[in-house]
Amino acid sequence: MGVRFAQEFGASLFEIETANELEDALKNASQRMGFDHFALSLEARTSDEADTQMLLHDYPDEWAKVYTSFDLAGRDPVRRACDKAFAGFAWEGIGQLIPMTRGDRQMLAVGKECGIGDGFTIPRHLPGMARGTFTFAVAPDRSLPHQWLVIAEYLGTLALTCALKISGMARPVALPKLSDRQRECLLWVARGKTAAETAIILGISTETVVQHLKMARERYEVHCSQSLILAAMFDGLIGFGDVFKWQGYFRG
Amino acid sequence: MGVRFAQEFGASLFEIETANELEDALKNASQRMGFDHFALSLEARTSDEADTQMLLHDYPDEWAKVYTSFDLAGRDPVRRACDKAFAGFAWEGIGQLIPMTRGDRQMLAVGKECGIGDGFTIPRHLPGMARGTFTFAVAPDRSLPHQWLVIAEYLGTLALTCALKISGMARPVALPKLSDRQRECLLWVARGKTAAETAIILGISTETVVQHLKMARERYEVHCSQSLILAAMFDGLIGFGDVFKWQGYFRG
DNA sequence: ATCGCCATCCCCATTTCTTGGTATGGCCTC
DNA sequence: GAGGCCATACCAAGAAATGGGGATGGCGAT
Repeated sequence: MGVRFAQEFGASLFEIETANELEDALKNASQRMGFDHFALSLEARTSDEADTQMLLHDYPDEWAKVYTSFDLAGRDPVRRACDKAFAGFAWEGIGQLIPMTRGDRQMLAVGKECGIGDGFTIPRHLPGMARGTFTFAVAPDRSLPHQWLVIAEYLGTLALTCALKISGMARPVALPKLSDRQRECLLWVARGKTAAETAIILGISTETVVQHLKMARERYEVHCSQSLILAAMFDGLIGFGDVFKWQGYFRG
Repeated sequence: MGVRFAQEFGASLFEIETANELEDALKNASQRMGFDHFALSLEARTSDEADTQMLLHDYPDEWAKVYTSFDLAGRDPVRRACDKAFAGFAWEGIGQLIPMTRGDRQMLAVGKECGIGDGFTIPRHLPGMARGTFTFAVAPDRSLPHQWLVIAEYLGTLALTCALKISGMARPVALPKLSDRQRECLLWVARGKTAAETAIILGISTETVVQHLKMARERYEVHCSQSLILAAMFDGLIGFGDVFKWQGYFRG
């Protein structure tokens, strides 16, 4: 049920360019899927002056007021569960992800009093770059539309992707600035190897490795390897996956 | 199309208890969805010293051999793109996520020669805990079954959840914790400052800065500042926003 | 066929990092 | 008050990185 809807809505998300447009689209979509509310939260670490935060939702004012004024975010069990799950989860089953304290249950109860019943939250992380959640919720007297959760998982992810793009993270892709060999040397340095070790690994002279790194630093106009690594990582030229656990790893 | 299939298959995943069972189920499911191959890769940081890795796939032997013997993991553009996307992505459009070098394109070409055409990879991260990817792939002469990608996104995520459960590493690892001062010093080093410069900025002795960094390296059990920076960034202790906003680094 | 880029190799001087120590005083907890 | 952690400061030796010179050959494009 609803794959066509997901595809159409997903395609429409690619056209969206402002937070307001996104908010309207999400409100519309969540209700068409049988949810009463949605909430999108995104914290992105950008190159701009400050980290970008985006919060779009159509929760009842009362709940939003309570949540912010009592600073509930810090003890929200839903937020805690977000660090434990790859997939979206229903709040009902949150106890399987994290231990629930009395305060946690109380908090969900307060939500119910404010018009938020059960919810389905999709957590997404990009290490070092962004963290976001998308929640679909229903009123206290209703239950989650289980037949839509598959679609919800997909659309929540796309909505976060869209939000990330809007918040300025998705720059037009920069042209590759390093040669393959330069990148290779950089990678080994990022993995903690010295130039001498890298030289042995690549079967070339230490001086050559040093030279490649020298050129790479010039390209990026930085004067130390730390900045080079971070700049290359920021540009997507290398990634955490390349650096950690490269041994025996596999595409997939 | 296929929401019922997704729900049924998803439910069956919860019964699975061994990697072999999971592999069989995934092979079956991926083919029923019109894919030729699948690959699941999961890495988790556990509390014990040995991080757990899981790799399930039905790629052609030739590709697996080439991939491991030539250590292609370090230059795989697919893996790099995984650090940039919340949602699953088709390899065809990978250039929109990261800059593609000549070597990158060549690598995809080699894949084709080994029987791997286009693919759809779903990246998932749990900061400080686990990272995984799920890939659906088709043979070179075929194209991705686009009507199934919504379902694929869902099932890939569930498969990773299942893999995480199987490998018994759902428990979190205690992240190495740095003191405030240690983190502060690390941050300035990540920003490209030397220990001496950092000392001036913080108004303390160079030796003290060196000492803080020394302790921080010990906590993370790494022996160089590059690894320290990357590890701290992977854990979310520092982020790109922390680093770049201070040096006015701007690109794109 | 000249130009630009790439990969490879070499030298040197200087700075910086890494690693091994030691030491003081403050703060908090058991 | 003893033990732990933290922040501070210092010394010394050796390894490594950085920045400045060079040089060769290959490869592709104009």
